[in-house]
Amino acid sequence: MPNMSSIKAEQQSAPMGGTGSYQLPVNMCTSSSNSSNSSAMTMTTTTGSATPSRHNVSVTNIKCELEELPTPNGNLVPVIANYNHGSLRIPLSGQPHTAEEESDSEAELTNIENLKVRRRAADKNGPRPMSWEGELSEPEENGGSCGGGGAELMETETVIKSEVCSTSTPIQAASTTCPTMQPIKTELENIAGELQHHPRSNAYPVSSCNGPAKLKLAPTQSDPINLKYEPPLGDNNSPLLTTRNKSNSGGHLPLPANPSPDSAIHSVYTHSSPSQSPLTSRHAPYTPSLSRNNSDASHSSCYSYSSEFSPTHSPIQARHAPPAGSMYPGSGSAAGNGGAGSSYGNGVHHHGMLYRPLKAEASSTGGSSQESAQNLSMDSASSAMDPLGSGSLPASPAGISRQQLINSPCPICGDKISGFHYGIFSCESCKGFFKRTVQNRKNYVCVRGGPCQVSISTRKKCPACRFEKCLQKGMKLEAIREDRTRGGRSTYQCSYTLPNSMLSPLLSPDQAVAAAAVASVANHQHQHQQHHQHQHQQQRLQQQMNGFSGSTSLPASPSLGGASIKTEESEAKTLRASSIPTLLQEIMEVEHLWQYTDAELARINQPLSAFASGGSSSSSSSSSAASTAHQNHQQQQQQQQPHQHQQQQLTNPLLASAGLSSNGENANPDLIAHLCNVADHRLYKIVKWCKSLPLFKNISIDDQICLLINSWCELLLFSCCFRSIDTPGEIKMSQGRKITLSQAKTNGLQTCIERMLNLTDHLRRLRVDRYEYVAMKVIVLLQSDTSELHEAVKVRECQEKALQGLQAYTLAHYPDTPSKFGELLLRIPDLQRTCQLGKEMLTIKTRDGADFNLLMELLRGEH
DNA sequence: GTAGCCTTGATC
DNA sequence: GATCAAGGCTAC
Repeated sequence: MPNMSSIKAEQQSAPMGGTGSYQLPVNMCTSSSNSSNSSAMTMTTTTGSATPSRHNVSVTNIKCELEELPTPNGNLVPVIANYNHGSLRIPLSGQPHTAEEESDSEAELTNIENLKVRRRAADKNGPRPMSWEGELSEPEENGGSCGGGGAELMETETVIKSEVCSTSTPIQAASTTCPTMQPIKTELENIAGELQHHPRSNAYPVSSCNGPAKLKLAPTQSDPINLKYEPPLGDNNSPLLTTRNKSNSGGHLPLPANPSPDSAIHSVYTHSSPSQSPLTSRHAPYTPSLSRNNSDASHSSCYSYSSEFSPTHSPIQARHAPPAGSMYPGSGSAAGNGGAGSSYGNGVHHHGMLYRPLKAEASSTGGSSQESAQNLSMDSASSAMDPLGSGSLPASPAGISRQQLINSPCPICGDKISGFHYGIFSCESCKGFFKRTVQNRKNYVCVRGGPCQVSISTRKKCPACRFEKCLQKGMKLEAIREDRTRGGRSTYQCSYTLPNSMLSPLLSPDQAVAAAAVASVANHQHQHQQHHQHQHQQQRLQQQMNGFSGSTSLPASPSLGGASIKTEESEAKTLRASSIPTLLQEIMEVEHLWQYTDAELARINQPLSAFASGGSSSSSSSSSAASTAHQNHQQQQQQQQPHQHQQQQLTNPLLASAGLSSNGENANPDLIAHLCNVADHRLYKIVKWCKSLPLFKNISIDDQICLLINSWCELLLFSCCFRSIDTPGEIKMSQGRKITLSQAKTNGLQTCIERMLNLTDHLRRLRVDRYEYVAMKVIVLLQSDTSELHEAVKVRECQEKALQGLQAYTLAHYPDTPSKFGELLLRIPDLQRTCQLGKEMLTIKTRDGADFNLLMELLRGEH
């Protein structure tokens, strides 16, 4: 590694954390020298708890000055009057940062780098929609034509790291100069790139073969994702598996088609396929490499600049994606999410449902008022091409002809519509504006800080608000072509919303109102139907994979199913008009991204079923030799591993908190790796969730990374605790599995489970509802030691908004418990302490078999 | 930077 | 060949 020495030197000279500050790079450096070096890991873990001063974790960046304000019912309510200039810091158990630990960092880095390189080399033919560096275009991956290959990958990584280090701010430098920080840093840059909805995966033109040059043009923070990559079909294409197989098991985990572990983002988009989330699927059922930024909102509120840290986060469309169905046989139906999500490639549903003319809808519903459908989905390539026009699409929504639509004003500026551009009918100028903004990575900021009027006469005045409106009205970032290919029909999966501003002039007020309702009902029904279809498909698939029938049906998890997601979405919309702060509504609307859909659960848990059912049933859908070898390896390892160790792993609260766990009796050691992988997926889900958060999107990429690293565990555990509110004395995992305190005692997890139960008790006592829950998650996410942040003020402001939103909500909805807001905040320190325990436990328990994945990196980074 | 017009090319 | 939604060009 050419830059290793310099990195090391920088690391040694970098600030080392200071007191009481969670210093990411330092933490990373404290990790053990080698993933297989259990003693080192133990040491760091043990020492970690020895000196609490080291790991003071910022509970909140804000200073909460309480004042009393009158509530509507006359009560005086303590409220946070001032969030600024203070930091409530709760000392947590931490560990010292010793020189000995640092001495191992280079070795660990080398190990990690080797792992990464091996993984990439192994993944050359695997799915890499997004790489760690995210810079590799398809030609680069192909290697042959562009002279790529492992060496180039390594070189690429080096270049990127070099840039990262050289461009870091002092604070950032601390995080980038630590060698062991690099992998996670790089990954998280990708994550953050995802978070930023970066519009481009490659420096364009991607079709060229100037790999290295392009890589240099596209730093890690800008182009983390390779959108053009289209993974091969059907194979076990998980680089992680590849790595694990090589380094650990020597066989294949019976995981489903798996995302690249060196691509958190990929995981997000495969296991959390857009098709499986209402909002995302709104745009794309599943189009590999296209739908990264489908739910993006603008970062246009950022300062205006042409940035590699694109605010637009255009997924710059990679064209000609293969049918999703071929990728994930079961993913296409996307149970009940967003309508457009399913069946891409299998034609299960189409316009007839989501895109039907309102007259048809009316006839089906029998209500004349229900003659419109606001949400128009185009979920096939052809349909995306032909909105409202002749051909495959329905003639029109609500019986509105294409000509009518074109004659209506542009929903963005009111100018004359020239056609269907980037997902909506818009004028030529807005089309061009959107294209320029995305392609040129403009990052506009509204000087007024608010939504400016966008009209023909004013549209030039505030590009930030204009762009925001473009997105708001439904323009799709993914419609911007990554490779700038001209001509042809677009293949991005477009499901767009016909704005009210367009519907209204064309429909009577009643119709316009009914349109939304009908669309909602139609979507709901449709998604419900899809949900069942998908469940059936998944069940069948799982039976096939497991080689037996029965008892493989998916868990009826109301909190995880697609139908419930839709319900949640509808619920959020219904409540929008109520007193729920807008911010909370927006947060709630992306909450579904946090949750697993049935499809995701089926994919992720399928290996669990396989594990639990023993080697004979652990084969994947294919009866390949690899699977057989893997089974043998499983059985072999089963005999080698202590049962107790397995049990402890299986019930690890951190894994449990990921909402995914297993307490199967026949688990084998590979299950641990699988669970870690599963936890990875959960982390990827968090990334997906984060990126759609209204507040988080406006934070710089480095700060996003920092915040994520700082809060991932808290988010997981908090989610788990909230999930367990209705089961006193038990911590609820996925699929209805639970851990009681007594069970935890047998596993040595008593302390952590006890704390979780305690926290859950508080949540129950406080009757924390879902809005409070999601708000608290955001608050937890947005808290970090200010010294780590580049734009601490901005982060603090974002947190303030979340706090204010939560406060306003609790005041409005629970006026009789005015202290609720404060009490909710007081749970955060508990949460953080619990997390510290969970991390330590997981680190200890996985040190022997710890494989290289995001979870392990995160853990290493903190221990 | 904007926006109108042109070219391109996949799809029907 | 028609359509049309992409990107490109260029005058402003």
